Amino acid sequence: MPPQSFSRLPGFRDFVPGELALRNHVFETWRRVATRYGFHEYDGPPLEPLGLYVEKSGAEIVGQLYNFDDKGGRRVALRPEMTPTLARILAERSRGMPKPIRWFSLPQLFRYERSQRGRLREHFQLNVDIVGESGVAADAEVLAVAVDAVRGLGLGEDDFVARVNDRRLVTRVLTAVGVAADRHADCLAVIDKAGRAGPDATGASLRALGLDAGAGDTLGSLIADGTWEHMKQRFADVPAVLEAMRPLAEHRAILDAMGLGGYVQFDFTVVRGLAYYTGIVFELFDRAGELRAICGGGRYDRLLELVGGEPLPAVGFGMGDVVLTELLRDRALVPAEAPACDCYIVWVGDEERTLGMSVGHRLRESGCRVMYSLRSQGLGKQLKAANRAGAAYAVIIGPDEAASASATVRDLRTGAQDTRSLESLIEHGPGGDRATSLGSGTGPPSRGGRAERKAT
RNA sequence: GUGGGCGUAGCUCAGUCGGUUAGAGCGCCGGAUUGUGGUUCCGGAGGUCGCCGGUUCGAAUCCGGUCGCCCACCCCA
Repeated sequence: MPPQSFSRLPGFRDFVPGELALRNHVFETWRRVATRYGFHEYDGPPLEPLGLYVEKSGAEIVGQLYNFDDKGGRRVALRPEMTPTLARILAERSRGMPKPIRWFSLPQLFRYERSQRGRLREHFQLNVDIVGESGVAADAEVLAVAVDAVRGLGLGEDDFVARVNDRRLVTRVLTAVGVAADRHADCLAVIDKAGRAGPDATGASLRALGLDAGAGDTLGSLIADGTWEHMKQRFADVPAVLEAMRPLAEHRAILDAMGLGGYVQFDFTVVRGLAYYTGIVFELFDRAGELRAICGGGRYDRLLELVGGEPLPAVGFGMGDVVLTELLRDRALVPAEAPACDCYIVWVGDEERTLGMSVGHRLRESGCRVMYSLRSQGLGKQLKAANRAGAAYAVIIGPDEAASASATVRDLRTGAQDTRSLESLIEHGPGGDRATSLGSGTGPPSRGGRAERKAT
């Protein structure tokens, strides 16, 4: 039998060091931002009882579940989203917790769907939720985290926007234009896909729902021009609608005060697909409109109760790594890979090898990242390897140095070199200041920092 | 799940009215260079042309199937 070859499962990713570095960069930014807002990180199992999703999530999610029966006959599924896990955890333990609960997580999620750009069968998400606070300040706070999580990666107002709406407002508008309550869900679906379907198809869909011409025209014009001002004018004499606009006005005022108003835009067509949202909803998109949603979220005040917990209002979002990473690549915001080595030990002949490894190890014990050649090589080869490893210094040990318990330290950037005692080298580090091993490259990424990676 | 496009070296791709040893650039390895790197020059390795089958004297090239990737629908991170 010839050896069998195994390829990666479709929709799954390998993270070789360069790609893992980018993933870690995103994760670190997410954690830094969420922590800055006072959120605590949690996690749960990647495998959950199938019922947790079947009962609560819609048929959409259930059709995409990775599920199977385990050896104990339990029906289980890989988690397709984090919110049910959060709800399950809190249903059990929220009663004793001070409210509001501010939690975030970076779960890997799984959905069996056909993969395409921005959509895989596995992805990581930043999930941020505030549970136990119904005020609109919590909605604004959560959206601010989402915006800052993206801003922290170097993207700005020109790159992305949060489109915001309120489920309650849409309901009031539908009622105001005369749509029967039992038609609301269908209407939401039409509004949701209006941007993709275009005005003609949308008009046809609305007529197919049996809306009269007046209602259809009003909705059509709101979809075509769903600005805040337009809404105010159109419903100036409908108190029910004006009242329903108040939470969003306050929401916007808070974000303006935070200096994030430029990232927020009212959009009547953002209603979001699934059922559990009850109030303000939002999605983050790239401004160019080339990619799928970066992030989606909103208020879900009923969910915890539905899962058997105490009735607690909640608001949160999920932000996926796949689309966001594509956007970073497009905008050249992927930071150059940091070198893994501070100091490369070079020995002239095999006789100096044990001394070199001894010095190298003592430098490592003081925190310096040290590499050296694992086989016999000429000096030129070793320096070449040092250069490629990104080392700032080469420590050269030959017969002369060995005889005098010293080493030649070469600054690989400037080419300057001097000879000093091994004792001094180990005590002060190759840079002479003991600082070479710490604090390198933690600044924010700069544009154009990607392609130049192989400047060597 | 439905429809369309595309699969040639590690990467980006060229090569098809069917023709004998399948190419380039980059990357990788080695040498020039046995006490001094980045440049340059020279050399080398690496391919069952996604896979299976069919047509043919002959298939990377044509046909069928299959798998994978991409795009659209659907929906969403």
